[in-house]
Amino acid sequence: MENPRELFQIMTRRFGLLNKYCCSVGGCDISLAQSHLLYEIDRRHKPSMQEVAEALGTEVTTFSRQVQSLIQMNLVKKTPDPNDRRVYTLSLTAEGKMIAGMIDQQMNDYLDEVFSYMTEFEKETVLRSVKLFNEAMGKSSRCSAPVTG
Amino acid sequence: MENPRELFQIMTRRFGLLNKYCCSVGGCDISLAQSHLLYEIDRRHKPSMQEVAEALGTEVTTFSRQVQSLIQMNLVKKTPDPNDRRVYTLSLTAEGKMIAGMIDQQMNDYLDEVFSYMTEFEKETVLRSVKLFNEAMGKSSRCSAPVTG
DNA sequence: ACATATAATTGCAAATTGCAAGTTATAGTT
DNA sequence: AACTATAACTTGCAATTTGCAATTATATGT
Repeated sequence: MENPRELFQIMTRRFGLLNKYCCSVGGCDISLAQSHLLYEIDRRHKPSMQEVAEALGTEVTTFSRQVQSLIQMNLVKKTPDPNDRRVYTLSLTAEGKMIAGMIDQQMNDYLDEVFSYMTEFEKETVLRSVKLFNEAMGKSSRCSAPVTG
Repeated sequence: MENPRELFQIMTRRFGLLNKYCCSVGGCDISLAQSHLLYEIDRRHKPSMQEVAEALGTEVTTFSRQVQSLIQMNLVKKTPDPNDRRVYTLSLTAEGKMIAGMIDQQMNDYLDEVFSYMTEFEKETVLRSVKLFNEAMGKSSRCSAPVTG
């Protein structure tokens, strides 16, 4: 377990499984992809379709259909952009916000439990580390997909 | 960006995109799922199908077919377990090992680049943090899928 | 006005998945 | 030894998801 990639790979997978698990929370059952979609729309301000698709690393064409199904489920709203009518901006409905909030809550509850196995100092160190790492990734040239954060 | 989940979510997504990107490395083109499969078989000792499927959070039935295609590509080998003939143990072929190795190399190269934006001390802190976090996740009851590490 | 570029959608074929049922092998019971 | 239950893995089939090429509608530049 000296290999840096190994460390991140394991963490990432576990976290991914948790995300999957949190999809069936509070009576609602959505797919992992849908959960990511809700998350990403939630944290941006009226993003365009392309913006979100790119952030998620999804083909726009696939994304378009994913959005359609979330609209049908009444979790997402699509509004034509008055400045450029080719563009649609996305936002969550009240119900969508609720679901996204519940998932977020559940995830943080889980993280809290994980942190309970550490000292407060360790927890702070871990959080600062992740933040630092995210910033460094942002500076790197290789990772083309623009994940703002 | 105070939200712990947010920090991990962003990191995880970026890392996931990188993984995806590293699939088309060295002339070989495999899917993300296949890459995960190679990775997981590589780091275990002659695992059974179930063991790997479970670690990856994939249905065995889906997994079975994924393995089949990797066998066809001559990257994976499936051997009947002499002790229990219901079981098949998985391993990588020479070619599979090579591909897995190249992906791993590429990932670590990328991580090196990311770490180049930090001091040596910060890098060590980050790596220790991830390790610590993985251990804590391992202790936690909630994450049912057994990702050994 | 015209050509070009951009944001999003659609059609269609191919790949991926999930469930139920099937196969083969082990384990436990009488 | 015959009988039942369970476990590991596979297969059939229907449904969902995807990727590519083509299409629509709007915007921009000359």
